[in-house]
Amino acid sequence: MSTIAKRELSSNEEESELRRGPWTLEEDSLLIHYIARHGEGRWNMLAKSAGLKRTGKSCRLRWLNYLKPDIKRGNLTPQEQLLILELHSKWGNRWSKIAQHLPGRTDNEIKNYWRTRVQKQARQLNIESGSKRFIDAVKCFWMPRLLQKMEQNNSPSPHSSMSNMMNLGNSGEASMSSMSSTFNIPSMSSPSPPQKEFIDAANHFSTMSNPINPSPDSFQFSQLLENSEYPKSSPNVLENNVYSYPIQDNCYVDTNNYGMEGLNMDPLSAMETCDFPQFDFQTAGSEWMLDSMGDTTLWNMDAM
DNA sequence: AAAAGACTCAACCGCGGAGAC
DNA sequence: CGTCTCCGCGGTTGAGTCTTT
Repeated sequence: MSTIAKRELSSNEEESELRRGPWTLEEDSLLIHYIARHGEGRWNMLAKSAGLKRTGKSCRLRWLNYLKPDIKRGNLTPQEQLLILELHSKWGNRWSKIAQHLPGRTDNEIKNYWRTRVQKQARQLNIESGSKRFIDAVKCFWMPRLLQKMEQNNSPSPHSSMSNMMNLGNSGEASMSSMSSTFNIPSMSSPSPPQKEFIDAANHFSTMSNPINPSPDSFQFSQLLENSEYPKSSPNVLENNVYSYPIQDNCYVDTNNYGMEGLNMDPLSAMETCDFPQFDFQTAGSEWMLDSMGDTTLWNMDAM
């Protein structure tokens, strides 16, 4: 153990017996009320002052990953998944940096998503998740499939959670501009508008998915910004990160399944739209995808 | 119905950087 | 300069839950 770790451990042990493990409702309430009155930061002092028998680290983590009012819950949308794939290809495992571009999502959540979903796909395909082949696979199959899913979600449905999140206002006649996309937003906080990187990435892969003959109806995310009535106001942060924080059930579950499990890629469209020659699956062996891949798998032999 | 295995995700750990002294 | 403390990040763990057999 490092000297720093020893120092921190010993200083912590001296103070009191520190609680570990899952947080209780009382602890959550203490933390929420304290931050509502005094703001966040100075975590060690905060932990003491709030009367929590927790380390400052633990308080910070609990707040940032769970209690903070603008935390978004529910499955990642195809748009968010797309953005994660794009940003990860740029920055690698820089989770906090990636999270900065997904409002309401935490680095922990994105990290978990990557480990449990993306790396699982890589394992099933017998590809190294950081390898060029995997990146190619993501770009050729996964991203177009997500885009397709996004387009499918375009058709307005009163039961779609997508229709609950972001009202675009002018639902015009163009296929994509009629899209009614949404963001899961906790009722006590104001949402953030779509990020520019998100729109750039989506536009980029929208074009990429049909590079030869881009459709005039291709989905342009810039429309979202231009047409959106999405609130531009800030969340209910008063000042110095002090929050106006009504205590209430912090539960907002997206009933739609936006996980990859729910996606249903059309192999033909994938083949048509992929810049395929650079992608050599042969090296993985002929049985690499013959295992019984259930619904949780994005790709199959048909898609090849 | 029960056991085993797989999966999810909140929480913890170790490390390094920044700033104060 | 060196030391100390705090903070934030990425990696890892493990309890709880879900699915399969």
